[in-house]
Amino acid sequence: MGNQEPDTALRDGAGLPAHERVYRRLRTMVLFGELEPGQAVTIQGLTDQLGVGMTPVREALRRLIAEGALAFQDNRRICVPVLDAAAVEQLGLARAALEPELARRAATRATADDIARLRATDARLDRAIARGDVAGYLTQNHRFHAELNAIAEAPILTDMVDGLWLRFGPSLRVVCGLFGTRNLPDRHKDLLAALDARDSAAAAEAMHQDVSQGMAQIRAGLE
Amino acid sequence: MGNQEPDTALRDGAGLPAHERVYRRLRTMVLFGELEPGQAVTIQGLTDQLGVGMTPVREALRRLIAEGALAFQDNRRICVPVLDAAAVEQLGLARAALEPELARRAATRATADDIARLRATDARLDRAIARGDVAGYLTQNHRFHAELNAIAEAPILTDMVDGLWLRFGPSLRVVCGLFGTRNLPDRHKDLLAALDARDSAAAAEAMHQDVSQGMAQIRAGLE
DNA sequence: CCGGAAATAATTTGATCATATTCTGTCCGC
DNA sequence: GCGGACAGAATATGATCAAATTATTTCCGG
Repeated sequence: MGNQEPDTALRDGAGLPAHERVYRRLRTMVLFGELEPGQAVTIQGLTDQLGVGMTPVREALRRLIAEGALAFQDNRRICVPVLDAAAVEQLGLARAALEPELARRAATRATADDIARLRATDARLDRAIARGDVAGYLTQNHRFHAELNAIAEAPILTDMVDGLWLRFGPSLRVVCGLFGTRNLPDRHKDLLAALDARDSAAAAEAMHQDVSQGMAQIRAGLE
Repeated sequence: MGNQEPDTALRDGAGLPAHERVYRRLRTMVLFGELEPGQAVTIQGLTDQLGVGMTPVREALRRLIAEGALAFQDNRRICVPVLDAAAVEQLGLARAALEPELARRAATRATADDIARLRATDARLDRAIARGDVAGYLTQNHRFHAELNAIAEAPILTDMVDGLWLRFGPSLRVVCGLFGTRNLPDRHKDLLAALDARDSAAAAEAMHQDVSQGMAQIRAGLE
């Protein structure tokens, strides 16, 4: 994550294969809800829009489908999945099972610099909420959790959690679009305090609360 | 799962897209350790071996890479991942977090027919162990867990667990190849008893034990 | 004259694209 | 309302280009 490549290389992915660029682009769009649930995604549309051939597009789509970020329609059309209550429940269970473990590990490994970085991200998050900036909230909230997970040094668990975030990203955006940034409680302050104290149990508990509240918000927003 | 298609359609996948057939074929090979950890997988080798073009092969590989069944080498080569101790630990944590929940759900939903089917699979599993049949052990053990997960009716959790099995499949095969089918304890009898009694807590506990023992076996086998 | 390291040539493999084929869903005519 | 033609979209192939690994050759030092 925190490597020294210039921003340009991170932003446009120069030098990376086309299928990787397409994948990252689409992944970001799904993660931050730039595609809404149920929206159709066509291969030819993407080839025209992104100016690449269909092979890289097909590969990126297969990858996103495998991660649950996109879904096959009954026919072979591809669309952004629409979550039902059962799906949200399972995503919440999985998050509640995995993310506290990552927080627990992060608490034993976090350096002072790590915690300072998290606190800075959390401050940006609070500002976005105060500003009513939905896109900023989604970005900074994700960044906070991603930075925390990176500290835990558990790449397999982190990948699994990333996949979960990808699944509820579009729905989270819809809910935030409905209700704005009001009523978006989080347990980041408890979590940061637990990291300061190197208290693994408290960190796990704070994360469990954060996940439960977040998923309850989504479930409530979908009626 | 238990649909009425003829066996031929299930076996050779007639009528399915080529990329789907390639995917299923490779997935089965990884799951049951027919490819060993570290083994290289080349696109052109598969096109020749399977008699299909490179586009379907590429898509199947992307999908398997996204699921963690295969991995990118530092260069753009593709190979079966080699697990280290940290990876096995994370896989064990994830399994211990998710599979007991599936067992819990299965206990509340299993019909008498479901339990009878599981018991039949477990009997085949025991016979394979007694016979020293490694391939049969791997097949029936996976079938037992897959049937149980299907009963739980939680497709998202089941998909996540399937991905985990895919990751340790090759290593499990290596361990079984070293030690044969001796010392392969499982908690399936406890689990079946819990299902008979509709005891969710006992089912979850039995599954937790089963997972812990299985992953300990793998970790021990990898020295 | 022999052995080994560096450089280069050849082969293998991956990435991309343009094109052809197949399938699905729709729309028009009967 | 039904059936066939049409349009759009996904699937699949082979050709082409680029990158990397391997094999070979060459050159220098001993």
